[in-house]
Amino acid sequence: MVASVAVSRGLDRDLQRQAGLALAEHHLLAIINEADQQGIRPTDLALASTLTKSGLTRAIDRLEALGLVGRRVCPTDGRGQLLVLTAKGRQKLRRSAPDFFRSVARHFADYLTERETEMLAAAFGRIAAADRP
Amino acid sequence: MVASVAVSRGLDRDLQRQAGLALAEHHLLAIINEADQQGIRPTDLALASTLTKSGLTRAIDRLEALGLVGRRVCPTDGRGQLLVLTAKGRQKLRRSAPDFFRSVARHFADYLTERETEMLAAAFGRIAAADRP
DNA sequence: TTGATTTAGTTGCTGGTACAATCAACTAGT
DNA sequence: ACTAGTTGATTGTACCAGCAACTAAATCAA
Repeated sequence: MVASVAVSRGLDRDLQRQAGLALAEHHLLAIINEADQQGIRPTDLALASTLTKSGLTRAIDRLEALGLVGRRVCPTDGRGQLLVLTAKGRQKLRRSAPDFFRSVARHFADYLTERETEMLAAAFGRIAAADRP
Repeated sequence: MVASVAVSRGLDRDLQRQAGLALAEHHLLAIINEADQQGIRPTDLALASTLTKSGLTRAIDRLEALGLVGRRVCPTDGRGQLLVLTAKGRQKLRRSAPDFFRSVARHFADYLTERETEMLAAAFGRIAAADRP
């Protein structure tokens, strides 16, 4: 707990300073970016991220106000939406990537051997896949 | 990030239901309990926990209001305090332990092999020891 | 078709946390 | 002993997140 909170806070502070984004917000951009070209549904994004649907709504409101994310109506479901990155959002992500990778290295990855990194990825991947409400 | 948030939330919900405490609060009780008999200084507790000094002040206020923690004046430093568990606090911790261990197993430990558990403890211990502001 | 149920997303509210400023007490240098 | 600077803890403020209740759209049954 102590380690994971320390890492989160370290990344959050660096990111806030370097890109003006919270870690959770940057994470949302990254997930949307890796999703299908046509966009991702909010419910799916909530599941893939660390936020609930409620928290996601406000976070997307903020990112939309910043011009980084767009909401499109979903063609196959009138209730739904498709979230996409704007050009500005993609640029923001691309520009912040080098600093972010350095930050991850400094706060986290540099402390791990290659063997540990692999094991951790496997173990935490298992947990993330299983333990969701 | 996703895994660690999922685990924290799982523990938090279980603990809230079973003991009426937040995970961070339970964690504070545990740290105080393991500290020196005479008590622990708030600044040290903040460092050993996941809270800042500011957050700690309010958390201790709550735990004190619940009668689980006591504040003693520090004999060697008039500014300082010594935080101790009350009898009720020790009882609360003892009573909630079995449920809490089950919860940790269910949300976290059961997903790990013994080898992974050891590696993780070593790696995260290293991070927690190093990456503190 | 129509009524009942489920699902997608939003909103009112509350509570917890951090940051920065503040107050009080300790320490050091003259 | 007195002042300057530091450190321990608290408080004002703002923000973010979750829960539960809500609206609207889709799905299902008869």
